[in-house]
Amino acid sequence: MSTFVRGNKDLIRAINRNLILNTVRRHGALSRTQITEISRLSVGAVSQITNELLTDQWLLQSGEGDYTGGRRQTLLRLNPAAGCAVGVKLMERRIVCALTDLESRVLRYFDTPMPPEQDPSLIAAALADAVETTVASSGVERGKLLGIGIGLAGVSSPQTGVVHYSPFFGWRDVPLADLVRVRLHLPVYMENDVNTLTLSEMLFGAGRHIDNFAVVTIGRGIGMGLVVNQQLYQGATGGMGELGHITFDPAGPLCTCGKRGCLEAFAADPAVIAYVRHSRSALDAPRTLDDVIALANGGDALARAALARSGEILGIGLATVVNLLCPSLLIVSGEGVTAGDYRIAPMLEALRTHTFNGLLDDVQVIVEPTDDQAWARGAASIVISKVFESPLIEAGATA
Amino acid sequence: MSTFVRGNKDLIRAINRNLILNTVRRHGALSRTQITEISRLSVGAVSQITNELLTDQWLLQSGEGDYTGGRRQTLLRLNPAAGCAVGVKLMERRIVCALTDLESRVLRYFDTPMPPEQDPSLIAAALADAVETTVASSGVERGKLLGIGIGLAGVSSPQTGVVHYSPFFGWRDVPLADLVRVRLHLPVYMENDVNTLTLSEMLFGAGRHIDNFAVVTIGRGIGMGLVVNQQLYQGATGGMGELGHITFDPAGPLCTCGKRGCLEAFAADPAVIAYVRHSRSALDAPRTLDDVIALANGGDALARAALARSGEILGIGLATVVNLLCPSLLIVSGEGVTAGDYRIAPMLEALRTHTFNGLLDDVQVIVEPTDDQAWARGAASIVISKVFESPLIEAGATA
DNA sequence: AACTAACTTCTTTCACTGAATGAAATAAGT
DNA sequence: ACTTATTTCATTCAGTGAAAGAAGTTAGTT
Repeated sequence: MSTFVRGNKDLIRAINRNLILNTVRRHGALSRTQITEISRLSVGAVSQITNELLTDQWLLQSGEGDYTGGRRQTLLRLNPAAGCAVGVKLMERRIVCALTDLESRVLRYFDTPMPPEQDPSLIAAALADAVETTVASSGVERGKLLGIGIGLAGVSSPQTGVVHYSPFFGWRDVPLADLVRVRLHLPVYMENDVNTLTLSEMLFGAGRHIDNFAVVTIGRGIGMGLVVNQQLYQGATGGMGELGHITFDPAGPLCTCGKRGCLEAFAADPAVIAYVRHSRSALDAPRTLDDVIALANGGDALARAALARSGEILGIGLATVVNLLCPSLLIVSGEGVTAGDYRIAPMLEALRTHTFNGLLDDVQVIVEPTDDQAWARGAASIVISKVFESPLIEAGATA
Repeated sequence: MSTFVRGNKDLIRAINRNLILNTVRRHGALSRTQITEISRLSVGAVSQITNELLTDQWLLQSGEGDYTGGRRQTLLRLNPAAGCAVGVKLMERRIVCALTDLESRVLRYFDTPMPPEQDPSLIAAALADAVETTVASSGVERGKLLGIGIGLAGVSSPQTGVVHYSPFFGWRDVPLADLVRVRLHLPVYMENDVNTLTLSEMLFGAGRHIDNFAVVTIGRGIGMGLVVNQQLYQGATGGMGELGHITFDPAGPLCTCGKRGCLEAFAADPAVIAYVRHSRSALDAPRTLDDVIALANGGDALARAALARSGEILGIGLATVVNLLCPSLLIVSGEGVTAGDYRIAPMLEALRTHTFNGLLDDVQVIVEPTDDQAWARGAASIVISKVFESPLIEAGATA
């Protein structure tokens, strides 16, 4: 139930401050005159607000413009150091933190193991410690920290900050955001891990300035993130994007989730590895996807077939996404896309074959691998995105 | 590329006018004091704006409130006759028009056949004529007409008003909205037909006040409409919701779209009918879905099996929607849901079976049939929704 | 029964605030 | 002298909230 916004002077100011901030963020260094033209605000308003933003250190002077016949323009740009955020990727046995500035540049990266622990408050404490260590060792003022973003696998609600289900820790309805917040006294945002990556693409990656796009991750599982009207789609309760668990064949093998014939059970990395292992002696059986790729590169027909079949089925899954949602951009990412042409070429081929009637013509497809740092950076960008979010959108933080 | 909004006094006024209008629309008859409480606006602002809306005839006085110890409240309510809209469902051989008031009540319904014509400008002319006839015969002032909404099958772009592909007329990139607009001199909005129904559900049906939901229509084809954050999702180019053309079995039969194994080729009404016809003499072979249902009711095992199989596959399609998008509500509609328990029960069963891990717990499922009037009413509600839309959202009309 | 005073609540009025606006003034260069 | 960038400033107007005004009921009095 979205609440309506009430209009008053404060709102106007907030809108225009935000407008100028975003204008500068988008276009880089701009003069006040250029801001006036782009934002369509009056010169007076731009003058007053930019000077306010300069005193608040949100903007910086950055040299002068070219000579165009009169007084030179004073160029203004965003101060990336005006604030920072820590993004956390929480995994089964590791906590990965990334401290970024406003432009999402990683200033400090911190990767620490975690004891095999399941108790929510102990994990929250470990997480808060990792964040404090990251900040302390970075040299950045603690006061500049705008908030924390946490990304973790499973189903969680960003609105309430509750983890409804975590496959790693076996949690049910754990208020993780609250547990961390009371330790750090900062706004804490939480997201599905795929969504953090999606946000990162939306803000700083290929999805910049694109209204509607989808991110599909391939690895141990298959996930999906969705951007709709420049906003991250979060489903009703945060549970969404279970692309890996759509039914591919109702008569197929049992999946880890208990259902039969999930896409994941056919086409995710473990399925590919298992497929090759079955017909091999225990000695030279592949243990990781990289092993399979090595075999395929070495000419192994079975490994090539396994990768090709996985690719084809993934392509059908991607086609389902395109048919249902028709995004302008489809980003395929995750550890699994390193598998090279043996997997990716059949995937793109199947995507084309199974997409409805010319729908793909307007869809750009990008394949790119990721690493842990990208995920953590994405988690940090949740916080950054809130900072630049229009005041018209209700803030959904646990602040 | 969404443009940012600039804040000024006009915007404030527009926001608050809209806020009050929507407050009254939601809550029914309200006094100024009550509006003040709900909208959190100051008494002064409410007084001024409501009086402005009264002079503009957008609001009406509607009696007095109960005695609460002092002066009685003057109740205000929305004037449903402040404006009206015509919704058009454009079909292969018929034009169906519905003239509705602001509360989406149908004031006039007009159904007229169309010659087997394909030329865009002739069809646009016929459409404009049908609209004029509808308005003239309704007795409503022409000046009250706020706009036209057109719903038609195929792929069209609401932003530009261009029909990219129409299965009925074989069109490619026809600027239908423009063709109609120059004849009527009114804003013309266009949508996929399923989206018009979705909008109708969002504004006046089961989807009222629900942020995220999906509408799936079953009939000759299988379509889907999506509401995200209280907004209709329109994909990148308007082409979306092709649930009927996701691949169910890559080795399946050829679909009308040219692909193999589409959901539609397995589970839409024509597939059910064909399935039963094959094993019957030409004489008592069913020609419509109703024939099949009659056979099933009469005890025919084959008809029952055909319906059950169709239902099961539909259920898998619905599960795909839930797995990917996790809406709070799923509305199943269209002519095909009249098929009763032989089809619907297996469908719901399959939906449950193929949905990921408790994701369905929070999803409400509603099955309800529709008729042509509902579609046309939905098309009209596009216009109505624009009228009440927040001024913060860029209007995407061909106005 | 008629009238009045007291009281309560709803609605309007009005002085005030502050943000955008745009013209004019000022600054800063060639 | 000229051009362009930026600031200043009087003006406008929407929201704010206190106070005034309007409109009703109740209780007490005549």
